[in-house]
Amino acid sequence: MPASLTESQSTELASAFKVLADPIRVRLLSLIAASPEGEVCACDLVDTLKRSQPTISHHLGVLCDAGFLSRERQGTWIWYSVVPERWAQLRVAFDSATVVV
Amino acid sequence: MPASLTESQSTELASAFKVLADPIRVRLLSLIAASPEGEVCACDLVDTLKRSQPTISHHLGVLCDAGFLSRERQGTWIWYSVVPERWAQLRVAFDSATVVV
DNA sequence: AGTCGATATTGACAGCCATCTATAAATAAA
DNA sequence: TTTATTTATAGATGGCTGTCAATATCGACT
Repeated sequence: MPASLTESQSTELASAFKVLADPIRVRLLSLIAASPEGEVCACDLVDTLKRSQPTISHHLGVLCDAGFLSRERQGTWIWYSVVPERWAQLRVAFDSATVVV
Repeated sequence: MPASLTESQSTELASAFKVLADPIRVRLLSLIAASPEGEVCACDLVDTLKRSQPTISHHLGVLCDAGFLSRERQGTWIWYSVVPERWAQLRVAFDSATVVV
């Protein structure tokens, strides 16, 4: 029986969920996580997700700001990869909020 | 290395996150999950969360519609409790979307 | 410098949502 | 039936956000 979350803890957790509360962003994450090299070039994502380039760039920015993705520039291209530590952190928070014994 | 989510899978998962993307709803869930009896009367939640009664009722309705909570009427009062199966289901989807091996 | 391709930013707009007040519905008791 | 209490619904409003077109920025190459 865990203790209930405080107000600030709830706000923080809800903010993380907010980032994931968009189909495009979920798809972006799963595409990057499932890629063989573990990282994906932004240009490929635009074609796959059928959204304009600014929209994809916006969503990638949201995911980066929230710490779920990291970007690395290689010449003209930018490669995105997931940040496992961030996921582990969210998972812990997720469990502490919801697990019922 | 999991396969990437389909469009409909992403939409479904994002919808679940959307439900959890509000501080009040997260707090409601953790309060109910952390209660000794495993269920909580709606009237108590209004006082704790400092929102109007209709607002709390709205959030409880959203959580019930999404399958995260169930409600049981006992006379005048309504008791809410969490639905563990729904959490297990979300956890599986969560992992399949994000786990990086 | 000039050009080209990739990505980010800006500005605008439409739709969604959390919140409130006011009111209704449901239940119990007198 | 009337009254009181608990919960749900309706309607309105302000703020947030996903999306796009247009433009800017950045890096590579000639």
